[in-house]
Amino acid sequence: MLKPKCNCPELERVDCRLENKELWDRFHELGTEMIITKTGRRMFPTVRCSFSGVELDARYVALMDIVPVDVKRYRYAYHRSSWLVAGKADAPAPVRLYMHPDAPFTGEQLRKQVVSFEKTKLTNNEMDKSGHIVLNSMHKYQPRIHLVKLRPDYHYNGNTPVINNVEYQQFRTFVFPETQFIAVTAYQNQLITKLKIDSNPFAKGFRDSSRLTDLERYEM
Amino acid sequence: MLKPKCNCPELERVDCRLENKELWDRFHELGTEMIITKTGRRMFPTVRCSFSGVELDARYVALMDIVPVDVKRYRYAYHRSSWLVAGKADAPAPVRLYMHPDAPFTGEQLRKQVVSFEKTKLTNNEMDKSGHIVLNSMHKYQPRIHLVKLRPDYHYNGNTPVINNVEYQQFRTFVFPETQFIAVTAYQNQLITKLKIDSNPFAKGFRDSSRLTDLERYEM
DNA sequence: GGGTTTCCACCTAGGTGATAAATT
DNA sequence: AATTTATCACCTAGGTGGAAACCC
Repeated sequence: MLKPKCNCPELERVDCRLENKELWDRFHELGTEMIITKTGRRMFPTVRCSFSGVELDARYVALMDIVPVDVKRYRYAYHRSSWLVAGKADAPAPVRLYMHPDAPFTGEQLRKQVVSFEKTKLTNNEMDKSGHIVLNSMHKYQPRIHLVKLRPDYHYNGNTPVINNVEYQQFRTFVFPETQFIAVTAYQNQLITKLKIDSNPFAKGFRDSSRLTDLERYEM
Repeated sequence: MLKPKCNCPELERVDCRLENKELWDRFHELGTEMIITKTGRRMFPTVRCSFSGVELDARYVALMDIVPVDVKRYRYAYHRSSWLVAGKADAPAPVRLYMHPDAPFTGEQLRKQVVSFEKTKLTNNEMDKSGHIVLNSMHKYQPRIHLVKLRPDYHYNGNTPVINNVEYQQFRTFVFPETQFIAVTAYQNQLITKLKIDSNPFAKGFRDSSRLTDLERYEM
């Protein structure tokens, strides 16, 4: 279900903005890829969003899930530098709802601060027990953000509201098409690799300026 | 006020255990010192405690504060390797209540997990705006742990219950005398320095085995 | 001189893509 | 042949005490 939904009139007034849209756009133009590993890999770029129109004293939970865009499997044609459809999708793993670790938020907090899903991790391990989001490699996905407005009597487990299915709550879903990506176990498009290296601080060690050739090393 | 207090019969049944008492005892025997800096320094050892006798479905907040043990100022006599009273205490900074960042906890969580105050930081900067605990150097202090039972209608600011004064709440205070220490800007007792180096993983670089003498370096 | 601050080398902890080996 | 896994060097981020400089 890619279409944004909302089952609560008060949430119709809420707006969600993708804070780092420019960066996502640059990846999207090339065809974003996200690495998935057995132990879980962070997404880069991170989904960072801000909310307006929320009620000051209400309490909210922000969640992310990632759903298949189509029922296709893809492969990368190196000689053509493009993605091709390789067949029908594998059986999808059950979609996991990832609750933002700082949730719940008051409306006041949501108005001030950016909600960053930097800790979200992606895995290809269907047996994963760490709560990471399980995806199939070589399949195309769409992240979604859900904002749930908590009822005052909401049942808590410590800080963590028990949200099993957003359908049962007052919620609204936001979808940013520029955050679509293909899950991979190794990067396919070299331009994506380069953009990741140039924009992710943790990959700084692979940037051109910091990688000396043997000759450069010798000349020092 | 060093004496443990409790204003709530249900909390009388609660017990609090200092999980790393053995380590604290080793420091206490030598006279624990804690570094304070302008930007804030973690405590080592950390106060790690577990609670039993809490109600499964109730919600609790754990807090720490650090209060003066006496109205004295101390100095360290190197030639005697001991602490001496150096006069009357300086004017104390207002005691700051440090709420555990993971609070609130359900009783269920408290029964299972250890509450670790590892992120608590100490500072000598009276103007500190980071929420660190402000202490006077060369003064003796006693950390205290407060367990507050939240009323169901408790007013929240996001995850963070607004606790201005434990006196207004249902609370119980726990005091472990072995966690007393003298605040310092530089270690005085060399035995304390050695025990810190040997027991704090972050100080591993100063352990004997990893510190080579010039001779050892030469012989490699 | 006693106490404090600053800067540093050396750690812990964990996020990167490259690479080669393993798998299918 | 295509894809996945394990390991690695190289980062970010930040917690240590040492040592010298700096106060007062």
